Amino acid sequence: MTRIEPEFFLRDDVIKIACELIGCSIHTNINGHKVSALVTETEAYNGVHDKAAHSYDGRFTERTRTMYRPAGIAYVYLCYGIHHLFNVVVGQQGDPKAILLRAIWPLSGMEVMHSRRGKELLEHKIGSGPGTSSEALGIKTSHNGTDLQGDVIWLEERIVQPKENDIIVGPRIGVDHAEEDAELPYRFRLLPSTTKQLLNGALVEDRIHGNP
DNA sequence: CAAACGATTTTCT
DNA sequence: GAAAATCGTTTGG
Repeated sequence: MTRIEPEFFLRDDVIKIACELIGCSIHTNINGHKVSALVTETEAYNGVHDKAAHSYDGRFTERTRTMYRPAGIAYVYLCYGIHHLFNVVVGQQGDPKAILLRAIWPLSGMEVMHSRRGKELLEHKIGSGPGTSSEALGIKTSHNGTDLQGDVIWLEERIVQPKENDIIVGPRIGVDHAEEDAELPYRFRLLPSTTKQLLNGALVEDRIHGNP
């Protein structure tokens, strides 16, 4: 499979990139544990003009510093004191845009994911939210700033090709405070049934049992 | 320096 | 449906 290059993330249209990431795969190699999963849900955070973004109105703090760094690195922050939320920084350096990974579908490394999550969960429950996705992948705030061209966390090009109608577009979750921007259609997702269809037959078995 | 709070998840009623 | 868990970041005095 082909790794996604920095140019992909360097573009300005964070909304488009968030949509294009659906169907790509995310890979981690952490503490000797290799894991991979399909990206099934993302949210775009559109920089300084987006009231839902940490970087709204140019806010530059110790935490948001990462969003101003070059495209193609990880922005990981702690949410509610418990959850390590993983984002990809996109756009021109200094233009603080990011995409939140909100859900994944496991492809390989099921046992590792199960042990990290503490249970033998069904496939659609392994990474059914941004916090659980990071947990399954082993991503923590210590990975903040990680270059996605390295060998710890990376993304690869689409392994399934969703049709336009396969991707459900709607408002983002948990951003009610963002006034009019709370309703923007910046959330993209595949339903579990659609995901299963796209990953059908032998391919699924291969991936779940660890073949690249 | 104190206090409030959050791009969430799980559990309990 | 309500509430707890839990802590770094942010903001205000």
